[in-house]
Amino acid sequence: MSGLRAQKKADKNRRILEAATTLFRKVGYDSARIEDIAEMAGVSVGTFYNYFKNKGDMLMATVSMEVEEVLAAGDAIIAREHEDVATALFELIGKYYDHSLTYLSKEMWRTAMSLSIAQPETPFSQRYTALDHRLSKQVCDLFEALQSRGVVRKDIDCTATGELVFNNVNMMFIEFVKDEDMDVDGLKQEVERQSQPLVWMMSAA
Amino acid sequence: MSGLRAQKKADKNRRILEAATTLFRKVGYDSARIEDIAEMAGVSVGTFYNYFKNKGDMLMATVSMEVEEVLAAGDAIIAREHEDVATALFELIGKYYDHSLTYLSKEMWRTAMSLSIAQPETPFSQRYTALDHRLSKQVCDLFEALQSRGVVRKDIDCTATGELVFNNVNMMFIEFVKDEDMDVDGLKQEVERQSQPLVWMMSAA
DNA sequence: AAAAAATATTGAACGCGTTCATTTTTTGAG
DNA sequence: CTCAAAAAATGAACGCGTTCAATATTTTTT
Repeated sequence: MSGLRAQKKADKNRRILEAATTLFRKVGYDSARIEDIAEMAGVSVGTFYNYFKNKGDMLMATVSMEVEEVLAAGDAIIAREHEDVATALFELIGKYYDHSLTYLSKEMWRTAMSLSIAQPETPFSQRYTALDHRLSKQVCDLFEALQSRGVVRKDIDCTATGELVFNNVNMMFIEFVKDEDMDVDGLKQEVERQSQPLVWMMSAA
Repeated sequence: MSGLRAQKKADKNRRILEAATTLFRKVGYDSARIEDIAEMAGVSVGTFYNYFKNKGDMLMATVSMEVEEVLAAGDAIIAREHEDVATALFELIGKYYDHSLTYLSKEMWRTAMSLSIAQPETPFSQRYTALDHRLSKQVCDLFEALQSRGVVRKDIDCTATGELVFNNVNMMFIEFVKDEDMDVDGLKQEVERQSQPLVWMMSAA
């Protein structure tokens, strides 16, 4: 039985992750102490650190799952045909926002963003940034798809415009998670208002 | 001599602030320990906390100074006449970026941003957010000034467009401070490229 | 000027994330 | 089965931001 060690390891990994996400959601990221997570997972504090580099690493697993799912959903949206730019873009953005609180709370998002800014050289930050870039690219891809179907004007720089729009989407998402009183609908409304002039201008005549 | 206490207080305030900014610049924000700051200022750790709510509070004084100055410079730019949208906008944005590292290092910016996201309910975050909004408003103001002078098309929503552009400016600034290798010129180039299509479209015929 | 009240200073102690020397468990060779 | 080497688990200890009860200083009262 040489797989004993590997099996135990996988089991503990799962138990720790489970305990962490449970506690993060129940008492919040900050109040969930490593000691508590370790205890709930039935291991010692030291063992926790054998399995995860640090507390923030636990978040990245969740962030990653969240963004991967939304990227897949986004690809499906891009593949479909769309009447106009507004419909297509706001469906994509709406999907991003609607999905955002599935696995993560606002507090967890804040922590993840905060960490990715504070320590840019860590693997955490680099993974976070890479996900951001893939989302940004997806908006560019949408514009390009629309352009090739004649929905977007031919003389538009889809990359420049896509990045501009996504950076606004992202910045507004930061405002959203900073404000416990703001709901997803309010967020969508704001972003639609801000993007409207650009969308109108880039639409084919 | 009833002003003795007040004078001592002002003196200590100054000494602590001086020690903190000196150390932040010399060894970085994270490595500057409260104990060191207190020692350099000739007070105890406890006294430090009598004068400042926490370590982050020391940063806000600097961030505030930085942004206030750049806002004033921005107003001066808006007051002047401009040939076209691109010149005006990129002069304003250029000013923001050029000024940004005068008092703060990239690391200090990262810490400030990180704090403002992580703990949105604190005075720190609220002051930071308020400064951001004033900057955003300034870009809107520039567009409105240009519009009233016939440089920007009459049918443009200056608020929506200004917010969109500023959020891109801000998000790119985050990327800038996250990347120690990126210089101000590179940052400006990127933002100009991203903003170009929008600027072109909003320009009066 | 002495006592009382108000205010400021202090540093030891606390909380929590993280590390690391030590101990325990698992593995595979003889 | 035995045992030495490898891998994993452990929890006490550390670093640093922050707090707070005790102490010291300044101001006000009488």
